[in-house]
Amino acid sequence: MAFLPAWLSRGLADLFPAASAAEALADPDQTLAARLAQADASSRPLRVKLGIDPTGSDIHLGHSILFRKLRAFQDAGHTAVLIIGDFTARIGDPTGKSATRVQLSAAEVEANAETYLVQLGLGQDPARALLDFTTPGRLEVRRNSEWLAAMDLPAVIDLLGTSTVGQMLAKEDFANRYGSGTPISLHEFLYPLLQGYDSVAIEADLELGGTDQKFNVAMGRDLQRHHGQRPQFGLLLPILPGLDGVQKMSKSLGNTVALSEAPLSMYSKLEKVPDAVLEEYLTLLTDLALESLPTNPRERQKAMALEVTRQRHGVEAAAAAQADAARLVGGASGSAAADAEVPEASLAGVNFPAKAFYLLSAVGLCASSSEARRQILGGGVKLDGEKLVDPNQEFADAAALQGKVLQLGKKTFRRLAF
RNA sequence: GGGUCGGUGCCCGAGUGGUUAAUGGGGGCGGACUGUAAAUCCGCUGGCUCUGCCUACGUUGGUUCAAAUCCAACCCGGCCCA
Repeated sequence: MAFLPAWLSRGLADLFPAASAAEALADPDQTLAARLAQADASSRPLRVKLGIDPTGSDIHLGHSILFRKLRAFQDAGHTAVLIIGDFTARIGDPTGKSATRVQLSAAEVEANAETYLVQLGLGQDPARALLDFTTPGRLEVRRNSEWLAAMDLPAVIDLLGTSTVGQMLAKEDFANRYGSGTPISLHEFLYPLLQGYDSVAIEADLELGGTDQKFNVAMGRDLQRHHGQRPQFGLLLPILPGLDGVQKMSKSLGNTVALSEAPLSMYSKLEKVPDAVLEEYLTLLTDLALESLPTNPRERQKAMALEVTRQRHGVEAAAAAQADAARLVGGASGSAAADAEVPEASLAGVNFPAKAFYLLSAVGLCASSSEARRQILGGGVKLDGEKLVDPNQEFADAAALQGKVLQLGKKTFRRLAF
């Protein structure tokens, strides 16, 4: 891998076929470095595949590391082929799943796909876009229903014939589920095959994925060979740990930072990632030169948070977020909070006279009024910096509350507005 | 299709007729502490403008003064057999 440029090798978890230097001399075609040189020489950019299943509505930082790498390929002159798995999303990728995924409707999938593209930068300020949507020849967006929806049964049978039950069960997720007696639906076996077939359909030279995609990416190689194509390279990136520092970043685990998240929220989540994962965040989410950063872990956290926020929101908003975060978490007195950029909560839906616990839930700070009651009793609620002690405290009308800052815990603030 | 075991609160998992939102753990939230955190300690962890009232133990119905606990059917799943 010493041949590879830094933009490519930064954060790499796996590359295959990973030929050794000796093999590289024997068959240069087997190394990505050689392939890159070839592409340059012949002015034929590589087709770099990245598939996404539009199963949710938010793209978070965990996904973004793949898009960042894809962008790096674009910037180096290659063609990003972004595959929207509108067809496969309806099966659900079994990877990493302990249970069969719910199947989505075509309409839901399409709606998700649209929001994904917008979050990736379609029609947005190019300076903050994750992908290059504007330079000609750098991006191809394809939906895999283009070729998958048209498959007839003989084609499906041919596809199924390229793999075996044994191979499928060798896949870790399937093996675990089978071993533990968790059900596996037959259609889930189709998923890796269909994803692999995508590589055939677009004639991919290289596929990007998380390390959990190794099986599926390798399947693409098999199928390409089966169809007489030159097999793609597989380039895998680590799975970004979530804010808990342990499990992977995933919306269902609630440990994510969304790309679309407001600057303050983004910054304050990131500035306290566990020390154990800080270096990974720096490597995977930024292009900062690690050795030139301060060594103090707290300072490194802040630098990382600031940079990631800057990428999405620009220099000024990031700096403001940093300042606000310092005020809110540090002092957290009423007046300090008043200076900072605090999200507003509307009192319009509140019926007065309002008791304190009801107010918390009506304004959306707590999920339920019962929870609000508990939070107040637990001493976690402040109004303009003063602790509320009585959940039954009554507020006669909106005028008594307007403009005040309601605080839950250390990090959740709402300015009450009408 | 047959046999058998099982489906409990966010998750795992006790509980097998009787005061009680239902032991315990995890996770989550809040408090103290700290470099924000982590670790540790403490509190909370169904809903409702709530000194009380509602829902809750796969679904529906039944037995009983009384059921998560007994019975029936159905739905879903594991294992074994076909």
